[in-house]
Amino acid sequence: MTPGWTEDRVGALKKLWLEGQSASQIAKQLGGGVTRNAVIGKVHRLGLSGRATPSQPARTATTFRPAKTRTTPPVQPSAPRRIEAVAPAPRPNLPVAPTPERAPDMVGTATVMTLGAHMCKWPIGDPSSSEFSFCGRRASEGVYCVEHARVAYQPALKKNGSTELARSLRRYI
DNA sequence: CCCTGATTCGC
DNA sequence: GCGAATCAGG
Repeated sequence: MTPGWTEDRVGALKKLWLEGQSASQIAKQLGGGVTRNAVIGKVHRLGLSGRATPSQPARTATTFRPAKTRTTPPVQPSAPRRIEAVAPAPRPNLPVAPTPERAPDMVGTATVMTLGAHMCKWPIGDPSSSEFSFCGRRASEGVYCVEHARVAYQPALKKNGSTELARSLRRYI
């Protein structure tokens, strides 16, 4: 059954829409097999489209941000995600997530913009994150600094190298 | 991938 | 007029 757009349904639609509800939410509330596309289509036909550009940040009201008092800085580097190979490393698919680690130097300072030719290109952090950077220390072995070169250019593992690898890698995770 | 609204177009 | 499919963006 498709009630179509009866007056009260349209009324509810207007109300909810102007209330700041998203199309999908409205569709859900109206029920009756109405999809968000239907809602949006109707909204446009009704001429009440705009209202700002809600999108994601809209969990409820869109126009005004309650300006939540943030007491929690974006710290917590988050769980180290695995890093896809960014630089040519003889040993690919290393489940290594190079994290800042306690380093003497300023590791992870170089960004894609500032990364120079002779700077270590060992990726630091999540490549999809804005926090992403590179080691940046002086590159000696290939494109990596001494330290990271050791990890990148891992000598072929022996039979039971598995444990050994995990061992040597642990400190980089 | 999740979500958002906007547009198109056959019905 | 309707809305699924598609597009464009976060």
